[in-house]
Amino acid sequence: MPRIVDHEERRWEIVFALWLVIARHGIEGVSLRHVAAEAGVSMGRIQHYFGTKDALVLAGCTALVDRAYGGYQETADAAARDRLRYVMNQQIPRDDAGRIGVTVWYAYVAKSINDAAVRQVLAEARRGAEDECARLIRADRDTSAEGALTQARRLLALADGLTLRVLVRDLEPGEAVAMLEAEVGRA
Amino acid sequence: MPRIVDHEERRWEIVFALWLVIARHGIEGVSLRHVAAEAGVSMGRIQHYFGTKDALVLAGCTALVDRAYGGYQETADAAARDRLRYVMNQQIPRDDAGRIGVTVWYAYVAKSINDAAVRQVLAEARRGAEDECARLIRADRDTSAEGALTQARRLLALADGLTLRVLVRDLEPGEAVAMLEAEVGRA
DNA sequence: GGTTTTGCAATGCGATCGCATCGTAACAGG
DNA sequence: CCTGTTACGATGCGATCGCATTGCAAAACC
Repeated sequence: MPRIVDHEERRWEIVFALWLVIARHGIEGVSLRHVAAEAGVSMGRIQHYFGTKDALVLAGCTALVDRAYGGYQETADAAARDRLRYVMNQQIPRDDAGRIGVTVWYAYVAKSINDAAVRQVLAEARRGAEDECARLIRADRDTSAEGALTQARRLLALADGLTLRVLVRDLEPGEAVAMLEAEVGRA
Repeated sequence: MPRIVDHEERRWEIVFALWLVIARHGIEGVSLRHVAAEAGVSMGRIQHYFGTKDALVLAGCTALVDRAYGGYQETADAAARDRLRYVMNQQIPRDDAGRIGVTVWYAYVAKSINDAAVRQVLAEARRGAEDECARLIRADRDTSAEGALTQARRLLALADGLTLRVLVRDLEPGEAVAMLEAEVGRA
């Protein structure tokens, strides 16, 4: 068998280029040619690793979710309250890298409304986040299970809304973080 | 001068068809031919009234904002607290019509990240909503000006996040409304 | 050192796109 | 009736799209 290459590395290069294209031109601006040009590879390579455009876009979505989950897992040895703060603040864009990431994330959120596959990936991630946040809340303070879940949902929904406002520069990152800190601190 | 037609009516028919296409296929699914087919008119007519595709899509955005503002104005003679509740709950999709409207709205929100013209329209609308809500809060209870604005921002951001969750069916409309009512009632 | 299998680059095709252009049917004003 | 203007339907063009196909270079295995 011939030519051993690092498949994961190749796939990652292409997915990263996909994210850049989405961040700059939105999901409507994604074409195999644009992504190939951004990654500095040929269209054929993308076809080889992902098959169709839809499969590529979906892979970009799952990669985004996986990266976020990986970042959260690195906080495993922190206190529950701090982990909760991390989840809330992590998506507020502070620098250009964070802005790119959350821009792509929002693009997928919008796509999920009309795309069943993307919707399923995001729905699973969201339910996971809600359950984990509810767990953190119960670890931090005494609450009923359903009360904690409602709290988690409220905090995450608020974080989403504030993230959007920072994204379109209607709100400063500092203000968003301050509001989230205040809400997390509340009972 | 020839053939007097109701320009506003013609434009409205086309914009409504545009909304249906956006709701069903997302903004990426919008093409002049699709919109023309949905409206039951020719492509030439759309070109005649809107010129380019970008102008059409932007007109759909301003029409959406105008419609929302018109709906709010109809509550002019209600109490401040009730008007505040209206603003918060109005966007939560309860029936199919509401779902279409908010689906289109979210599509524009996502587009605003990469489209300066759409961003400006939505930013203006959002600032107007924030100021108006802050005004309603001060009319309802005793608060400082900046405190009311922060409250308004928090409530609207939460409403956005909850709306999204209802839209992707992660949350029941009733739960979203209940959470918003609770927050509006809070100091 | 052939053989075979993998990893891709290149190319071609049919569909679809936005938009410019052209032609004309309808109708108000003279 | 005639003329001029408006409102549009029809058509065509060049660009771009996703994807299938083809061909070949590189390298593990005999």
